[in-house]
Amino acid sequence: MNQDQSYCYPYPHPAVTTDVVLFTIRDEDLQVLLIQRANPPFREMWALPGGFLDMEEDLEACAKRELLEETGIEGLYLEQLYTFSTPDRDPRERVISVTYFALTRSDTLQPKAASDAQEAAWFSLTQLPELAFDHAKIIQLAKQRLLAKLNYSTIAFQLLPETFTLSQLQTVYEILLNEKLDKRNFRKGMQTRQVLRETGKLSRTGNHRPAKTYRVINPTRVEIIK
Amino acid sequence: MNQDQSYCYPYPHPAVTTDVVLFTIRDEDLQVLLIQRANPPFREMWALPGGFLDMEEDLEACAKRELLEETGIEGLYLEQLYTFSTPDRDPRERVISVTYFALTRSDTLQPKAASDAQEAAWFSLTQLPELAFDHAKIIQLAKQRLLAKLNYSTIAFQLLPETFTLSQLQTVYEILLNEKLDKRNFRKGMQTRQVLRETGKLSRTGNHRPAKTYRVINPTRVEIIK
DNA sequence: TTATTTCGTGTATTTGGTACACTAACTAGG
DNA sequence: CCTAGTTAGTGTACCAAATACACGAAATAA
Repeated sequence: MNQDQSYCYPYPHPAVTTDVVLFTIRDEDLQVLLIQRANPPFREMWALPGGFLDMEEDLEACAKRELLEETGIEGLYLEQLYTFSTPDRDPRERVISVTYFALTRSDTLQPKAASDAQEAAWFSLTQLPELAFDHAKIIQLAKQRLLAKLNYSTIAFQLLPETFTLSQLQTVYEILLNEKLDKRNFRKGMQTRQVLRETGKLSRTGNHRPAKTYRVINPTRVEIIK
Repeated sequence: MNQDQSYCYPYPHPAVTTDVVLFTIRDEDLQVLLIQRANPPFREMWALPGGFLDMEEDLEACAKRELLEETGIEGLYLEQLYTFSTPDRDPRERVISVTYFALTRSDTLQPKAASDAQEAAWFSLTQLPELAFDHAKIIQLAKQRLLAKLNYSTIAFQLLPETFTLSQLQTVYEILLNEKLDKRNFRKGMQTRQVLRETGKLSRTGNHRPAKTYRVINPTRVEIIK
């Protein structure tokens, strides 16, 4: 077969990539980070950030590295989502994609294009452009997983800064669930879960009563509640 | 590099395998199917059934094929679990393992060794032998996932024959949860879920009152309840 | 007919979720 | 400094779901 290439195996091997669905909340909307492809296939089309696995790194490291390379973003919540393997999902060769979903607070980051991304930008989930490969399907699955975890984990806190008000937190839930929630019930529910601690400081914004601010008791871990 | 091998790529590619954690309930115990490896590495050691991905099949087809080849088992519930990628998890070369977990009723099958398995056998989760690769970790994760799904899906029904009594069903739950359940509450809960239908037939075994038998309303799908 | 075994059922209590409206605290503007 | 405007913060009544708990019914075997 192809004897002038460099890495040879007795049996055929697929290529392995990671793709990352990074969510944030911006402009009162759930948004996802996309990059515009600088190279074929699907050149100039929008796609999830991601890339080929290096031989020395594991998949999670690969996902983090690609996010950093293509967008400059790091230090976020990352969780393996699903592995996609339809034989013809990449026109170049057989590619297995191990997908991750990630969350970040919207305030800290400014995506910037780099490496093989021409451009990186946030898109509202309701206004996605046409996407390369099977990436539209991957985003749908990621959203489904995020929503499924909302009510029995502390995952939503990953979308907020370190300290926040209960109203901000409620807004996050309302955006994700796409429905209004009752203020008293929401607050009572949060009390029951015992995952928040008052900071003692107040948030003074606008011409109205200031709000107490809170932080998550265990900020590093996304806990499964109940 | 290695020019006398057949499949060559401009960049290094990992090998991709599937491994399957197949659970059943036998002897009042949660058991897992293992095969004894016929070839190195870890020759003669027990391991999960699985093997390398073919280029024309997707991962789920691979998992099914390997189960069939190595154990003769088919037609069961199968769900993707997690993808393992520690760089040195296989001493031969870089191997990515996409793992699945599967459930089957204990009555229909007799595992038999075949292809590169010397032998296939059921092991109680509490008495596992030393396992090849990182397979012990994979089994632990599969069990965790199974337990997490117990209370909000119909997954447990996959461990019973087509028709069964409520006592049999309760026993399955008790084995999985490792605790006694209250009979009346268990039955009331099943009624609320509306996933069972009476067959109209009775199960007559032993010197005692016969039990009504039931079947799942939607036998093909594992439904998420609530 | 009696002993033994498993099957099948109801009620009272607790707990978690939902529906619902007003006062408190601040700012801006007159 | 008073008023209007805005968001923060709180309690109670009701309903649904989960829990604790005990005994008669239906079969077989001796």
